[in-house]
Amino acid sequence: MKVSREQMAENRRRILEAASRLFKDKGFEAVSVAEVMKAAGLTHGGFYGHFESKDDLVAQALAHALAADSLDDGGFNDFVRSYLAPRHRDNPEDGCPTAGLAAAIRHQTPAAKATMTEGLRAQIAHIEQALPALSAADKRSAAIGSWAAMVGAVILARSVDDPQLSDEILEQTHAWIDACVRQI
Amino acid sequence: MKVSREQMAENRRRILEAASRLFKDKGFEAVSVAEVMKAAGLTHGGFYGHFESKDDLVAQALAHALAADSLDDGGFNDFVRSYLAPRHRDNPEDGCPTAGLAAAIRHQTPAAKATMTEGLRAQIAHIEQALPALSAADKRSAAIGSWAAMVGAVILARSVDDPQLSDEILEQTHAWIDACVRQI
DNA sequence: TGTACATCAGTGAACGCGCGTTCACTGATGTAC
DNA sequence: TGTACATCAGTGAACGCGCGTTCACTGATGTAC
Repeated sequence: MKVSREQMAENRRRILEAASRLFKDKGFEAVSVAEVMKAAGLTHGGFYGHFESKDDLVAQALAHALAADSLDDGGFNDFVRSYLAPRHRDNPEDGCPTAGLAAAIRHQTPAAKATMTEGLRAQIAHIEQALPALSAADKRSAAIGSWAAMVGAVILARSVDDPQLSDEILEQTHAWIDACVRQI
Repeated sequence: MKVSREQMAENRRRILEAASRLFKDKGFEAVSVAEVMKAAGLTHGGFYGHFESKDDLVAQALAHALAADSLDDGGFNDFVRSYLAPRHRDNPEDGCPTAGLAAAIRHQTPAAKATMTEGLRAQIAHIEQALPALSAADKRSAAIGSWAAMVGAVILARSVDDPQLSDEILEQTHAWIDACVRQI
């Protein structure tokens, strides 16, 4: 049953959105094409009318997730606080695609790697601009260093089964970034 | 063909060693039981004489990797330098299991999560002790914050397809950690 | 504007493949005498 | 110490399953007149 052009575009958006959330939550390999299509309200057979392959979906869903990633325009301190919040750690499907998927990119196609690279470049530039006034060289270093710490902390906090240690990783990383940025 | 008890123990060690290297390089799901056994010089059928399941191998190989992870006893500065070196980034199979596998632990069994948790605790304690003299609270914060930054930086550097950006992530994170630890 | 028909997005059964796992078998080990 | 035999680590064919992917079909869309 053919659908209208608008409906088809909407279906494509729903597939990308569902894939993006599922991938962030469960990883690329643990999510099947059929699961994505079901979450988008469709059947699996129609998938190849929208995408060339699962690898193609992976690359496009990653681009979708990175583009949708808010990086909202509050100051640096608010950004760090919300990034290192338990709420973010506990909801990967709503969270940062870099924290959820960066480690898995190494095993993906060149297209996915290129998408991740551009997304990461944009994230670093965004943090540079949000940072308090520093010399250009210090700003770059602080942006990259604090971003590595934030992404690393969320990954580590999610990998641990002791809630107390997990909370501590988030809190201490937050304290450390605060201290560093204030004192440089 | 039965083998001696010593040979069987040696075979088991070889399986764990091969699994540890392959998992760090390619991820848990991309490595098959048959691939691990072949790398250990055996056939796949014998696997279940050593392990209950692939999940059991994952947990035990992770423990093996974390135990073997040197964390050698140089000072903090040498540790950061070698951790954030291109050599480490480019050879995950020889490298830190936390950088290679922490992000994938979220999708593994409770046994694997518990193993990762204890490994992470030991790593943090090791860094605390290697850090220059600071107050206890600052030491804990600096250990966790710098460890998150190191792990995050290696993960990000490995996820990027531009060698220049990848190098910059390692170098700037190194510079940032140096500046932070020196100034707190 | 209304009608006839070509198009094509979506459906669901079916495919081939690789995976984790099982099992009957083999033959070296190591113990009982 | 030497022999006979029970044990059992390792082998490789086979299993069932879920996956990515294909395809004949359906029926709503949207265009040509």
